[in-house]
Amino acid sequence: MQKIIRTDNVRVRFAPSPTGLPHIGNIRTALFNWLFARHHGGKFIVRVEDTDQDRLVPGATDAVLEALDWLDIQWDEGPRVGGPYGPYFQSQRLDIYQKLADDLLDREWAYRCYCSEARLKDMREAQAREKSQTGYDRHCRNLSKDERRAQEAYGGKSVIRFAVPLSGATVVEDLIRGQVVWQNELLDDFILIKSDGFPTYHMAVVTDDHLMEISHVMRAEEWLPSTPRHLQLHQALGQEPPQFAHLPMILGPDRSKLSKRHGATFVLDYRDQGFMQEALVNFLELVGWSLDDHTEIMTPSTVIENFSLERVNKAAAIFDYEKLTWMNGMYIRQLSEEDLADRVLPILEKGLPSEWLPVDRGYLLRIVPLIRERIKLLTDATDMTDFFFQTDLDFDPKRLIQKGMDHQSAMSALAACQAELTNAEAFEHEPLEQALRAAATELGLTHRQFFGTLRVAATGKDATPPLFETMEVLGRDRVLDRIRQAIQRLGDAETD
RNA sequence: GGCGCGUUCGUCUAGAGGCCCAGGACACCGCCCUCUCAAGGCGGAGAUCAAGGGUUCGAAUCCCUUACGCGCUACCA
Repeated sequence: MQKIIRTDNVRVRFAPSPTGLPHIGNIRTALFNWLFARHHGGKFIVRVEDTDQDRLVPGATDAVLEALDWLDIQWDEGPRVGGPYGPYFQSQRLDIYQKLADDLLDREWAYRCYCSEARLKDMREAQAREKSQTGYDRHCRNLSKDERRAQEAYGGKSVIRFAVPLSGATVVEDLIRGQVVWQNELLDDFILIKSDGFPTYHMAVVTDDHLMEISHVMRAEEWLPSTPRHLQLHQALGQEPPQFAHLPMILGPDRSKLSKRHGATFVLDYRDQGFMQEALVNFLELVGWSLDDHTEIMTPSTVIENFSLERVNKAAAIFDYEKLTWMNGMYIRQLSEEDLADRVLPILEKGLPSEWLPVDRGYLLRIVPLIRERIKLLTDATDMTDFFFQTDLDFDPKRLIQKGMDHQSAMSALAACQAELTNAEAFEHEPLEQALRAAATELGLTHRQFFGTLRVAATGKDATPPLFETMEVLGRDRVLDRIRQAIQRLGDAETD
């Protein structure tokens, strides 16, 4: 029987743990939760799961929020914005977990465990050696009253473990995967409260999902195996569990879980690399979900309107950097000149040598249409436009001599250009092109050769935006100056 | 080892019994356009739908088995 998806009072959450920088997988999970909330007119909540004091990374929470900000994924409750279900940092809710755990202790749904780490380690090694079932052996679950008293009197460290039912089965109706069943005898007595007084993920997540009235838990598939624990805990606490949906994982090119070792995995790195926020979001929406059989470029509102868990895939997906790059190019081409200029300006200011700065926005505005369909990453703009800002070109004069030409013909070509450009009435690309085409024919050079020489002289490069538009933007003085210098250098090269 | 999930072109995917000897996109190749580089247009190659058994008049779609991949198996999340 297919479970009906709740659509009223939708409250979903993104629950990052600040133990590292936010990566692609985390953010895709956040995105899907956000889309689901927006589609159903519900709330999207951010809750920081900072229960692991040893692995806390300073600044990680800020990085997560910054990534969400960058991608324009707004949260309705959580850090910075607050909300009626706070606090939204689990480290500030310790008393809540402790109280619930004590309650479980009283009702014998939980027990104190005094096992040392050494004992647990030995136990695990023995289990591995004997290839028997892994998991806690319930040593402390079976302690007598006296033994327990003795342990308490001794005053050593202890943890609180959940007493999992020894028989029966736990069933989840996953909204994406369907029914999944686990035999309870295979679950072990997991820890609720660690010896430092902090809850484990399981304790905290179950408590807060209930207290914050989370309606759907949407998380990566790696959490599926811990779902029966959560269901059991909800039941022990007398709570109605939320609905679950386990999202397919995002894998690296080697098909293993995406991680640092796959290189660019941190979301903010993509911003630095020149990806547009809109493109990354669009791309991520398409890993694990599709609108139909052909639509790929979609506005956020289109996706929100059409998002549904029924169209979420079950199979894990490999992160395709090439396709993301293509999509980024598509987005760049859709940008207005103003918008592109605004996005490229800070990149140039950062990437160009300081002596060529500052970049004049008006000048940039004239350059931008020439590069718009030639860059895939915003950062490509630096290499593509540097000659517009460069004060002195630097190139091997031999490159002025195009294929099939010799020193003399290159010299004549440059002289002809010099004459034409000096005499041109309007320094605009159309008349320039006409005049120069004629000049090429007169010299008996192909356009490829003639314009090739001029291109190197005017830009120092072999591949540039269209030559005539480029020269128009550079302006007569600068182009003539560069040609003069090219002639000079070509002459010097001969005498060498 | 145990448990769980998954399996359609290299990659992202469409497909919910006949519309599919499988459609779209990225990447790749060719042609066109062309002053270079792109963009764009057109075309091509690329999947015996993991394999094998069923069910059915008919299966990528339903069932079973196997294989492979991945995840979990911490006082990490």
